[in-house]
Amino acid sequence: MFFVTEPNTKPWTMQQIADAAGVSVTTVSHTMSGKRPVNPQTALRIKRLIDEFGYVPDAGARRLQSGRSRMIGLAVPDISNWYFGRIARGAEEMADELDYGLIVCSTFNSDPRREKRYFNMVRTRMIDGLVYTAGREMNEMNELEKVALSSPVVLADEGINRLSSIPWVTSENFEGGRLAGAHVRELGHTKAVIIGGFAGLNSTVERVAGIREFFPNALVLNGDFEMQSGYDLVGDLLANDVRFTAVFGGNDLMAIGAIKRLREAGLRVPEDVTVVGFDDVEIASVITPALTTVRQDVVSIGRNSARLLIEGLEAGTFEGTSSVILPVQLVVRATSGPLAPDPRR
Amino acid sequence: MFFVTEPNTKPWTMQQIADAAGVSVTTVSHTMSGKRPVNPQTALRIKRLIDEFGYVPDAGARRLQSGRSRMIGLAVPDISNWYFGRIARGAEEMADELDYGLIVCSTFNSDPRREKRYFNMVRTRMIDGLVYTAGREMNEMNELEKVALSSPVVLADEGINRLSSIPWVTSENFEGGRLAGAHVRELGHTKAVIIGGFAGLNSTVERVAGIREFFPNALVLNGDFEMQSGYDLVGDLLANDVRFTAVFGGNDLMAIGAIKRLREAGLRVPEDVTVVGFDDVEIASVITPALTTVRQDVVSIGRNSARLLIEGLEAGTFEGTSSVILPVQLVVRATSGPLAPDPRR
DNA sequence: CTGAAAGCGCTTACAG
DNA sequence: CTGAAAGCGCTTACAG
Repeated sequence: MFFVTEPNTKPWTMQQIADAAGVSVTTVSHTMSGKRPVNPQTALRIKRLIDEFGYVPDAGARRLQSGRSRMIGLAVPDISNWYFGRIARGAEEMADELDYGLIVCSTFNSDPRREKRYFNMVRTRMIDGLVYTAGREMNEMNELEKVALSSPVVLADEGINRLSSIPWVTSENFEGGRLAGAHVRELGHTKAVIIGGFAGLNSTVERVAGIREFFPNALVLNGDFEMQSGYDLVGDLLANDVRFTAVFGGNDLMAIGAIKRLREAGLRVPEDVTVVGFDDVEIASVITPALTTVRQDVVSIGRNSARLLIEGLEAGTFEGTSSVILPVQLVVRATSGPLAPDPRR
Repeated sequence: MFFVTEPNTKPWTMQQIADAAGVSVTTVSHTMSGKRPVNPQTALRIKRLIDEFGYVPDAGARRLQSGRSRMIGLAVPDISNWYFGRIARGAEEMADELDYGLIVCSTFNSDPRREKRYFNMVRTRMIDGLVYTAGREMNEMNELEKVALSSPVVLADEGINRLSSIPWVTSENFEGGRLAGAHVRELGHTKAVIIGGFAGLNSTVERVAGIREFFPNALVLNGDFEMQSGYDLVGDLLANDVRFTAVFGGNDLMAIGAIKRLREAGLRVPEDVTVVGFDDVEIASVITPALTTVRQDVVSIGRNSARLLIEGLEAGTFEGTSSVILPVQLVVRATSGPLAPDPRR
């Protein structure tokens, strides 16, 4: 039987191991850490007992002494979201490689109560530092600033201008916008609309700016990165008789939602309307027609964020740590093309 | 400036608050916990200082005394996977509602080193209990059994027969298979193939058994729940001239991969081949044709797992805790239909 | 090569 | 209404 019948099994303590081995806790401690020579015979005996008992030192007590938990945190708006899942994956990989544990926490789109809880994990020294990923916007960051004063914090995905001394990791969003814009412009389009992500995010602002290098007057509507918002925003455009032959999605999901809505309106993609996404999610190459998009390496954002954080942690400072901007890549597939003649137009 | 310039800021201690307030730590402690009356004047003064200093009690020290961290863990094979992301989301919601913190950890498909790390988080009392989600199979579970002996563990998504005393939460997988099987059988199909998930998982076994109630001789191939494996397995079937008019996917992704491969072979869905998935992911209703599938409430699996765990934790035992089996639902869309006449057949 | 003891930052009987 | 002190389970100077 399991926990059912032995609910209050106390874990073994180092003292108990010491008693069983007939030595002091000092010697047990040093046997485990290897920080001081121990008689091989004694060491062997102790190790055997540790194995036999299944003894594991208490993490809290250990931390109380060393001041380090070798755990870092990752705060994301919603862990069930594909995008943040990829970031988490990358951060975990890197943390693992550097022998740190990673604790992932959802802020449920920046719910202040939740955020506070995670910030407190740093404050209470449960974790040594935090990778923070913004949800809707990066303005009301007073709490984060406070935490960053005394503890290492790295921003993943979104930089904050005001907090320029906090290292951050992001993709070349502006360049991504430019690539998409140039591509669509070359195809001969002149009337484009942008259905972007949250307006408060730097990434959104930058992507829009990049696109507008080629479509200076492009209408910008903001959604929430979900498929439904792409669908709805295109619906609004159509309902208002806005003329356009190209749509830039804030991400792939919004682009896919847009395609769905366009089709329902009897418009063909790409013959009548060109659609371009951002991210290059797995499904982008599977849908028909396959989605033209700007690929960013989201896992790498996670990896680099964790790396910067842990490096700063070990160095004791972010002095000399520089932020990371990751390259993006245009992936031309089938949702973009030159305008085809349409009898109805 | 931030962490850059003040790397070694020590956090405030309760003693410092006590000194500043001219009281003992005892009084500060009781002011915070409310476990003993404190002079209102004094209490106010202390609270002000706590606010002013931004004091937060050390989590490790606290735990050392109380024996409780009010943190639970969730071990999943891969957090970047949609499915486990949903489970994590649900578990986090519930933990939050019950005032617990949730720590999510990827085992990277049951990498023993990683698993050990997370099991140790329970052993070292960093977390009070663990929700465990299996990756490929549920057989080599010796480590998990050991942990479950002394600490509360709940299995999400997969039960283990041998470990029947560990509570688990899962969907009605057998019933889901039956629903899908009955539906396709009613459409008049007689030759079906099953491209299932990992063979070592109970969920896979049960779904297959359900389908086979209606297609007793259906061929079963096993994949890994990824789109590519659905694509590849259908490729194998076609290359071997296996005759079938219906495909059951181990999940939606495999079904979508299957559809892609069928199309490339010139087969129409559903006119030539009916395809049914499992899960009902968001994209299922967006692809063309929209996917017929069995919907399961994955977030609910996460919610219930966390609930069972925390209830057991507070009760000090799983005595009387019963496992949870969540209902599923057939969602008929456009990838399933009666066989259409085909000149080539 | 080894141990007694101080101390990390809290909580909580015990005493007043 | 309040405080001195023991103790949670470790690590690490200090002493031998």
